[in-house]
Amino acid sequence: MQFSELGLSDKVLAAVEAAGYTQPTPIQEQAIPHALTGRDIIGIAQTGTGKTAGFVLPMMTLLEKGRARARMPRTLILEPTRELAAQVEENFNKYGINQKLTVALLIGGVSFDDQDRKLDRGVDVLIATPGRLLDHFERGKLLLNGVEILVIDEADRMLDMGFIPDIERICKLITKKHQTLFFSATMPPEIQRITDSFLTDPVKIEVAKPATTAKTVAQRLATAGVEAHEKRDVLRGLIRDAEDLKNAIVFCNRKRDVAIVYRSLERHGFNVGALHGDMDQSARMATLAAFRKGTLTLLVASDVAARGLDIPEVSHVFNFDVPIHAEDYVHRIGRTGRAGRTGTAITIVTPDDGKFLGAIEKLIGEDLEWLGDEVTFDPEGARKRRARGKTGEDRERGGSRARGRGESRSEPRGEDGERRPRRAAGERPARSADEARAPRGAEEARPPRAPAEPRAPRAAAESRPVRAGDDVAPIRQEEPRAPRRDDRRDERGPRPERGRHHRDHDDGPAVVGLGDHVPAFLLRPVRTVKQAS
DNA sequence: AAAAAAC
Repeated sequence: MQFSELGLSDKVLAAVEAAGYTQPTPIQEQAIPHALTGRDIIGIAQTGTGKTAGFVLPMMTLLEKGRARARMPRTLILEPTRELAAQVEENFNKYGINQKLTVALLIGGVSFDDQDRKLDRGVDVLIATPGRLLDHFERGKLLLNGVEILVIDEADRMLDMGFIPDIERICKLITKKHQTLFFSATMPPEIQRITDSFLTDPVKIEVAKPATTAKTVAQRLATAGVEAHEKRDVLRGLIRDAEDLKNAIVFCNRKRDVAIVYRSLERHGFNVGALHGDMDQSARMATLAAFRKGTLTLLVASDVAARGLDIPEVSHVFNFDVPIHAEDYVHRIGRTGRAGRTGTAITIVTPDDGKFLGAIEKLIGEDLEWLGDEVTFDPEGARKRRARGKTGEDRERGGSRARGRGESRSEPRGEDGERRPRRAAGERPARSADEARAPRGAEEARPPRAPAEPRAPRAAAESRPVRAGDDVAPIRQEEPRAPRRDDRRDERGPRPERGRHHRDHDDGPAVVGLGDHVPAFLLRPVRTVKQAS
């Protein structure tokens, strides 16, 4: 089967050819003809199956007829994360070279102005994360009743992230008869319910998982002690010893550990960036762009980067932590070994991780091979450490506080700093002592940093100064902000329907009586009888 | 044992 047989327009076909593709993937082959006839589609497909082009290409063909009106987007694509939304936008740029479609990206963490301006001019394609989309809607900047095609991508992930009420609300806002293209890797009952109520006579398309990871990714386990510094030590060894390391993603379970591991690698002279959801959006984008481009060799990331991100040619994945949910393991190692290339995934395992490793091996249906000695699992010790609520990192920090500077004292100039490690792929020569002492002008010019995690202030917020030739924004946490009502959402259960009666935005006359000061007790969540008992 | 997403 060739792309030319699917019914795409000449302009779209030319762009596909220019991008170097001739053969559609199975999901593209099945979805595109149905999408072009205007039918609703349920696509059951993982990322990495070519799903994005499966909806982007027919949408572009269909959009050739007609024109966008101000504030009334013609199509809407919903994505669970900002990075995925940006990635879809790139697809429209790549395949839209022969068209003049207007595309707008509505995601959080960036200014409203540009987004507002684009909406006012009229957009053919709106790509959004649910929160920012609804925000624009509530501010009256956006009308959804002109939407001709709605795409809901990664629906099961949206479910995991608690977006389903938002999705339902958005679906209800689109009053005009429209086509819906719905994608999900799995179909749990909650997702089935959505498709039952919002799709009309859908075609169901299911494609096999992309080639089993075992075929293209060599998976190994490495032993480490429970203490965080031991794990960092093992990680450095793995990176140095890695064969053919072009670039690598290092996954951590927690954002604070992303920051800590990033700093540790940075101090040891590696060319490294970090990515997690508490970083400001420009840093997230710049880091990802640099990693894609190859300017950054190592990327330390939370699971924000585990699913869906298309970064070709990642040669290695290191799991600094064993993922708590076995499916996340599959997503993480799926970042390497893509497009028929080979990859290596190495997971650092401590005596505490027996349960989680067992779940992973059960899920993938094989026992993973150890590099060197197997770890001796210690379920009892793991239970105790958990009960005490202390991780290795906490204890280490408690002890090092006397030294004043956390890990900075022990790591680069400790015993292992004396024997300068040989350089490996992804490693830069360490800065000279003079450089290290040099005044950090660029850093001082930055606004004060606010750590997201109060117990790890240095590790979360610090970064190296920006140097000439850098095109990576420094890692910086978002500015502190006053607590919002929605921050307590999890304690209260589902958030209330956002309607005109909620004064989320100051768009009416000010309330007279309380003045500016709202007493703290009014902001506390309402305690119901059930919660109190 | 987590992460993600709106000012």
